[in-house]
Amino acid sequence: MASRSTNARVSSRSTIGDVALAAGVSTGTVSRVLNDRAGVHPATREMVLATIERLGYRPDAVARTLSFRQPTRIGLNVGAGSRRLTPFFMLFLESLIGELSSDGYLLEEIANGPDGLPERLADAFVLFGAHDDDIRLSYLSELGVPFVLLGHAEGVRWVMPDDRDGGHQATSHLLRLGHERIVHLSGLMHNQAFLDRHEGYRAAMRDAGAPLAPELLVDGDFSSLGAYRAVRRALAADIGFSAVFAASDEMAVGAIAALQDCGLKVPLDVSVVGFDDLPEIGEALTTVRQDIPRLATVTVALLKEAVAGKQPANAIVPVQLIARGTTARRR
Amino acid sequence: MASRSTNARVSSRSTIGDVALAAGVSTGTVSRVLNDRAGVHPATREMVLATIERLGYRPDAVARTLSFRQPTRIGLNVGAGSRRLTPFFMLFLESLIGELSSDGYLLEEIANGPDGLPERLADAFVLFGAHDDDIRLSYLSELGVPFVLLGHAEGVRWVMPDDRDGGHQATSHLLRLGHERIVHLSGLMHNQAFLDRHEGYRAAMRDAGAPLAPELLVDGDFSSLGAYRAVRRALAADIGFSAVFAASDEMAVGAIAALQDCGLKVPLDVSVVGFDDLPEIGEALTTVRQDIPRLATVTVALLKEAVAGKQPANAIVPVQLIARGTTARRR
DNA sequence: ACAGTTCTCGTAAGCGGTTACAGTCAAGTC
DNA sequence: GACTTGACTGTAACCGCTTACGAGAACTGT
Repeated sequence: MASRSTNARVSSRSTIGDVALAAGVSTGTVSRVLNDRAGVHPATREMVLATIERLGYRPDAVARTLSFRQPTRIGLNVGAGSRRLTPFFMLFLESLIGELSSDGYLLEEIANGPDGLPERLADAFVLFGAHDDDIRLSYLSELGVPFVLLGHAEGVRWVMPDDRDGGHQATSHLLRLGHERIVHLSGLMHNQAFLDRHEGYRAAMRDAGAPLAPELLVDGDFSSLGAYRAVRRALAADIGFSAVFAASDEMAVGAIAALQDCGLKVPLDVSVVGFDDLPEIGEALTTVRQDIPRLATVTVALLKEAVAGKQPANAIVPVQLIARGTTARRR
Repeated sequence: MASRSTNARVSSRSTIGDVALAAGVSTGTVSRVLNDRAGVHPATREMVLATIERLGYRPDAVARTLSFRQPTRIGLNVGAGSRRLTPFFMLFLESLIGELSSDGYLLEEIANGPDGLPERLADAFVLFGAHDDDIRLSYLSELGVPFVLLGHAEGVRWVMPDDRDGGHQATSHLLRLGHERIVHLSGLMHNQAFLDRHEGYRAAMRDAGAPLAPELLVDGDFSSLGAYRAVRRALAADIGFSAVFAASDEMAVGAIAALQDCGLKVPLDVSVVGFDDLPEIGEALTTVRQDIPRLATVTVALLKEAVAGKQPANAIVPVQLIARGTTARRR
């Protein structure tokens, strides 16, 4: 039936007018209950809600956006080099979209122009993968376009997970289990988040009087393959370690594979902890969980402040170690 | 200056009215030149265009969308399991966004509900990662919501790259170079694209009378790490091969690393060809290039047809082997 | 010079919402 | 009982843009 209807009467959704008509009230009233505005009789509100439910009405985000006087089109702009962060990034994006659209905001993806700047302007921006002297930061500031940075930079609004504390928690956990020679698996240190995780590791090691030997700092190239090769190399070089703190879940996966391929049992022989708590990694990995929904919520909150013209403020979202099956007391 | 202006006069872009005023014409006329409608004097058109340029005016996509009678909000819905495709996926997305927004369409990302169905409806959909009996397909068909599938399924509108031919091209290239025992590195065969690439490999091998030995089919788990381990295992098992056709660039990277770690030179000892031609992989890999911009263009074209209620049509976008530095004549 | 065409362009009514404003009506006050 | 008051709700303008409609200007041919 539906498949042969070629004359496009596609998705003619009901409008606010239909609801008003069906409920016997005005569009203004419907709009008021939709937006939880005061000044609607409880009984009327109830009735309108029932009608909305009955008609399966969903407000049109586009029309709503146009009506709102506040700027509500927020642009999403991803830095050039940050495609490596994708698993985490995609998850964050999902949360962000949910958060924004339930507030009537519209998220538009805005690509980078050839000059590194966003190629189109929105009313506000969420920026990813920016470093301190990123042109985008100064550009948007000049223009007075409000934005929030996922990450960290001077003098702008930013939100970031507590990477340093995460590194500290992960390392402390291993230390508490009796490990002393703990490998830190990371990548080239261009990324602030990974620098912070590293810093947390150092602090925890220092506090516990554990060795901060340079051979324990292993370059895993941010990838599972890089981590795998690095760990095998470390094993071959016999640097001696009983635990690994990988700065990402992917690297943890590589590390575990390498250990197993070399005949070592995880966590019997070597403990491994990751970072991010990506759902697709599997349920067994001890890791540091990022509170992605919270990250999104906070981002949106700061965004609203930015749009409202409030003073810049920042937020650090806590992370939490989840102890699972890849860590054990040192034998 | 800009940073202290707390009273939000942010991004008060000029409107069509401003342009009309400045140009001394009506908004209707401005709109007409904007949309290349007939019936405006060449001189006037010129003048309006100049004014637009001078004012830096950009039409508001939201307002435009609202005005258009045609449904133009297209939803983007990603299947549950397809996060593994991300590098390719992200690139495609970029092209798609460009293509759509230059046409005044609005792309909104729509997450999967808990039941696997899109949790919100748009006027039309682009679907990813669907298999033949995907609920989303029947669901949207029932509702009469037009959609285009990136991939392949019966009785719906779809567009896909010519994976089979790509597999054939890659394998033929290696065969022409004198290779006979060619490993095919892929993943578990749940994904149609990878099945097709495999099929192309088989066909080319068969046509050339080359051996289709089962040990040449190696499971690389779709990942660089998986490929690395698989190739090392194959090497250790001494199955004998002089070339590898990896069904993705990432697996090719893993394969190359494994070969090098085992003391083999690429392409001197073993040739490797990948698939996708991802820009971040590096410039040296012989690979099968996906024409991503074209894929996006075609997707949008089919989408328009779908919205217009035309009969379902499909498209297969050609791929092309790019011979670079990782393949050489067999010694 | 004049009626009939053809161009060009301004006017105004939407698109689907929001909201300032004003109006209605029952309850409260004295 | 007349007057306030305050809670509800309807009306209409507006967000920025498109487009059907109609009016005037410019051409055409005779």
